[in-house]
Amino acid sequence: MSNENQPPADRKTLDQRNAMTDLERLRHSCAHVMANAIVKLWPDAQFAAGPPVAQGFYYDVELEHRITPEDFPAIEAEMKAIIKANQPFERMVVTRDQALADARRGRLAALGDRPVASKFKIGNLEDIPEGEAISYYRNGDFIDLCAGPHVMRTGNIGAFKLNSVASAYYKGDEKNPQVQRVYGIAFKNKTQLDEWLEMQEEAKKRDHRKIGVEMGLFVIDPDYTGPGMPLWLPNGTVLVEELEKLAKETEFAAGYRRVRTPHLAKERMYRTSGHLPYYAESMFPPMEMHETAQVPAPESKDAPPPVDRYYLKAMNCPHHHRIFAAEPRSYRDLPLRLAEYGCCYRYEQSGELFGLMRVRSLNMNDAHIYCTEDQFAQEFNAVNDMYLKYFKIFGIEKYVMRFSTHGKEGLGKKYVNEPELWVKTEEMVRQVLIDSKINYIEVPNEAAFYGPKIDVQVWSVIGREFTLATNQVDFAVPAKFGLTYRDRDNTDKTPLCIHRAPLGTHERFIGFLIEHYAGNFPLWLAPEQVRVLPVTEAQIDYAKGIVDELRAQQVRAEIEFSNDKLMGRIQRAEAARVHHILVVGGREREANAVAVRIHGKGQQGVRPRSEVVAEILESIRERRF
RNA sequence: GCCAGUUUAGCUCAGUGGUAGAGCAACGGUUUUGUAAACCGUCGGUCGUCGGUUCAAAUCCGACAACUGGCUCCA
Repeated sequence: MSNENQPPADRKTLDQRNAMTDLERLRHSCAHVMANAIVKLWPDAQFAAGPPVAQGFYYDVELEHRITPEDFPAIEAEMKAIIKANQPFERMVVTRDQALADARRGRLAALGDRPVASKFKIGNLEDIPEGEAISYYRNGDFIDLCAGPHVMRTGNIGAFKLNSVASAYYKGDEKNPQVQRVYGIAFKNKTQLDEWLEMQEEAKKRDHRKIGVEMGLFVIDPDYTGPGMPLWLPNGTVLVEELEKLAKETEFAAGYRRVRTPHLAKERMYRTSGHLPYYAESMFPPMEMHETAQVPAPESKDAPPPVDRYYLKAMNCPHHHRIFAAEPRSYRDLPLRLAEYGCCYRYEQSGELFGLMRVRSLNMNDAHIYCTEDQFAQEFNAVNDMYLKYFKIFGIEKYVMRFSTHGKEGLGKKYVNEPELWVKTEEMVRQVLIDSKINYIEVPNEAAFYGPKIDVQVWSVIGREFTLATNQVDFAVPAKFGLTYRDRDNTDKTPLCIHRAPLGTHERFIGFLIEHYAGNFPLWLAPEQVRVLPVTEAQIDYAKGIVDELRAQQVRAEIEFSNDKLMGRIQRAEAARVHHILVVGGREREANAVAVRIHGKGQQGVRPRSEVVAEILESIRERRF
């Protein structure tokens, strides 16, 4: 989820605040106006934090009354009155003691003194470091603890709209009380607001869940298959298989070997890897096999019966480690690159599930590269190049590589206790990122437990941020599995392991691609690449000939001749997002030609059949955008 | 998992206590079609599930489930 949507757990510095854009100031001011309106309607409202965010602003409020969208018109009416009054935003610097006294009188984020203290504001005050100025902002009778900055007057807020209400934890901590988070959007003028609303409507049309239904890509069948476990329909399976084909070709060229591993493994696997018991709650509960269990010497009559526990795999790495361990390895074997489109199962919390983007069964574009320290930089670099190659193919321009490093305080708890290895591998990764001039940000204390990682963040059209792919260094788990190779000096050494999944999972990647392309896939990905429409019955044979020719070259081509008029069939083909629509009537048949229409681009004119076929094949082969 | 909202035909949706509706899709027929929807007809629903209130429940109440918006989490 977007960092910008997080409550300010890490307080913004004053410098960061001063760097707020004009629009952020306006939205922050609008949040004050909204709080002002809410407290006017419900005087017992307690406010927590009200920052601007990427998609507007929010204010967290604790209130007996449950705010619903039905309340929005009343709140908006109050807000409009405040904006119309054009009150100045007045900054006042106060001492900590005075601020505390005012908060205890319920005066903060309020219109006057109240019988109950402004409790969240007392909490916020505690977060302000000694020596930093404490300021209020006042408009009319409304005074709020706030570092600002704001617009000059409430009248500067040109146009706004409340969008939704959700719940959130105070300061984002699950242990804190829940508050109601009221979201709104604001702009300088109504035109911009209208444009934004229109864009939201556009974004809704691109939603992968909607397009998934329209195009027959996948279904989720909670009652039979289970929530979060998509069934890929034939059209969606085309996408899956085209991606796998791309991955297999790319990985073959990069020297990977393919492996296949079962979906289940014994408990011992995940005890050894360290995933159990730490990640047990993210895994499906185990299957217990009594029949196969080895019978230990009975300690007592009451001893529980022996049992083998099998888990559905939540990750492929331990399996690949066992493949590494299956044969003695020499330094000459390294780097060893094992790749698999592995199917994993994770028991995500029910509230986390989201279309294809967050699921419980997932197919990962996984691979593990076992290498020496000397080989690391080159291997890591090659992986990054692979990412960039893919982004180019898919036209992914907006992305950020999130480089997560360890935090010292987590050593031995959240992270394996290898302080020197952490520093060393992090430096290696950092150097690769700098050398390859990749757009990256460094985030401390977010690493995996076994090493630093890079997550590729992308944004869906609706503005949601997703981790699309991941690339991790692992200097811990190979040792847990006792993986070694025989080095030049005839000693056994533990390899480093790079986990990488440039295409992420099919589920999330395809979910993303659907929204990225709005369902209008490039020819090589399109579930139906060509549809041939004979104008009358007299051209059916000619049309069939074209379809046969294309299908012989693995092109997904269909013929359609039904009772519908040509207009109707074109409409249907366009609605189905068929990439090439070839209309063939008497004239085309006569000239051995086709009338080309490309989805979304309209008519392309009548062209020789052989030319069009050659062009189609070339576009597919080159995976043109 | 938490807070809130939603759930009516395959899809999109109407239906505020009194006999379940429309468009599209599907199916049958008529039409032989020239670049984003020809015409007629037919089929299709235990109104998410279970329970309650009522003479009577899609409609009111409760529980559960799923989905959605957020939060928390995300190897």
